[in-house]
Amino acid sequence: MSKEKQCYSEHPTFHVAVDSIIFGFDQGELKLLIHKRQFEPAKGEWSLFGGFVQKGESLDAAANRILFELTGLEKVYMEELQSYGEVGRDPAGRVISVAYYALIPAKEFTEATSSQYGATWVGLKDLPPLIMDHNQMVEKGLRRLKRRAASQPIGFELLPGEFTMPQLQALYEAIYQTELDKRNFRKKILAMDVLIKLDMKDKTSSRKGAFLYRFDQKKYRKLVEGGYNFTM
Amino acid sequence: MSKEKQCYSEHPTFHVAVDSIIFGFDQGELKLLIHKRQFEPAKGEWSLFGGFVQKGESLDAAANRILFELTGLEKVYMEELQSYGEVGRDPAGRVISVAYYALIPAKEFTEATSSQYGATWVGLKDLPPLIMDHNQMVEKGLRRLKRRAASQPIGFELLPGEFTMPQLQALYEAIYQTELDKRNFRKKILAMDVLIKLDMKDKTSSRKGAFLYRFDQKKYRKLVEGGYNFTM
DNA sequence: TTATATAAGTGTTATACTTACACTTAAGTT
DNA sequence: AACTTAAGTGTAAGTATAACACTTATATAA
Repeated sequence: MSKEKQCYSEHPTFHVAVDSIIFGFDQGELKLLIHKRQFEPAKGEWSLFGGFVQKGESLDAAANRILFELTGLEKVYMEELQSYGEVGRDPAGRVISVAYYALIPAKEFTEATSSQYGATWVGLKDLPPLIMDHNQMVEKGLRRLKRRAASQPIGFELLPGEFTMPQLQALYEAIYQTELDKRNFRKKILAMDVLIKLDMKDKTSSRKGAFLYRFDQKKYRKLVEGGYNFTM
Repeated sequence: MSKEKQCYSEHPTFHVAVDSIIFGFDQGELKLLIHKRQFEPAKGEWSLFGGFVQKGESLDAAANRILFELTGLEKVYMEELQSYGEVGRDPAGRVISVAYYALIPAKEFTEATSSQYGATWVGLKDLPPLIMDHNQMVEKGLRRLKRRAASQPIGFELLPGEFTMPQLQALYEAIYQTELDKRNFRKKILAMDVLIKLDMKDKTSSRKGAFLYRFDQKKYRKLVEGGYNFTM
């Protein structure tokens, strides 16, 4: 670090934090994972999962570490969303925060683990006021999710490995906040040719049962790379 | 700042910089504004325009200030692109950099001012190696530009206030790196209903001259807000 | 003044995609 | 055996996209 001093020491330094907007999908609803803040200021208020970047740790690494520490979740789909650098955004001092957004199948984070970690899934409609600019971050994350869903079959990240057509459709309906025609939906999804139909049925939501699908990792990857548009 | 100390002082702090990817469009080519770095390390090597965030200055403010100081440009279309936080990205010390991307009509930054500020426009094809991860940033900026151009009529930011159809088409061809059919292009652009046709011609590039257009700010804004898709 | 060269400007048709729409099927429950 | 519930299926009309070639205006050169 001696070089650093030599070259840049006349410039100020800042606390840098990461905050994660964690989306999940369960019971036909798009949800957000939040918790009650565990340190001052604003201890006990609703907050995204966040923490400070440490020495020798990249931003991505910090985001992953913090997610793991606070929720036990690993290998989650995560990407940077945007930085928040307004001077007065944290009343307790100057903190520059890098927001990440993450998608997980809600079932991976059950009631049990939730209570252990003091975290809760909240429906996006019932979102309470969050600390500082966190509501703003969620808005931005949601916009990104919508856009991503339109340009990649990203919704898959939010579902368990096996899912039914009605579930997938409900997910897209939750993301776009609109109703879709099931015939057209199936047609379009199947035309993408990234689904593998299994010969098992999920009977939890109907007597008839709905066929389960898995999705074809290879074809999915090709599709995404080849640039691709999925408007509903 | 006493509160800051009280609450967060156990956490490390970092130098935070901003770097701007400045796109311009001139002579039918998409260009990038770069300069030779004016401080150590890597002084004299090609670099994006960047600098350190100061105390009491937001990230956006820093990006604008630095752009102004280094180029004299103000009121430029600018938005955050992404943060770069790898530990070893700057050989001289830990610096977290927030990349911005900016669009300006290349003519606003003439040869004269260029030399004054030691800046040059470089065609994207002829981009030299830039310091650190700056080439990576440019790649990312270019991808964003392409995406933006598809979801907003963003190209206008890169043209002077008045422009011809052939110019506009050349811009889109440069962004997408493809050729477009001029009849279909006109049809689509005009169907957007955001252009005002002037009864003046630009004769710099043909004997016949091409009609100039301006674009209708109000209608443009509505279009963008209403969510919108412009694939070519 | 007439011919020539150059880029600007203009419409139509075929095809692909998108949207709208209603009945049948499977299987558990009464 | 009849009933209930959600899953599953196809077609036709409308809209958007893509392909394609000739005419027009005007400066310059003969």
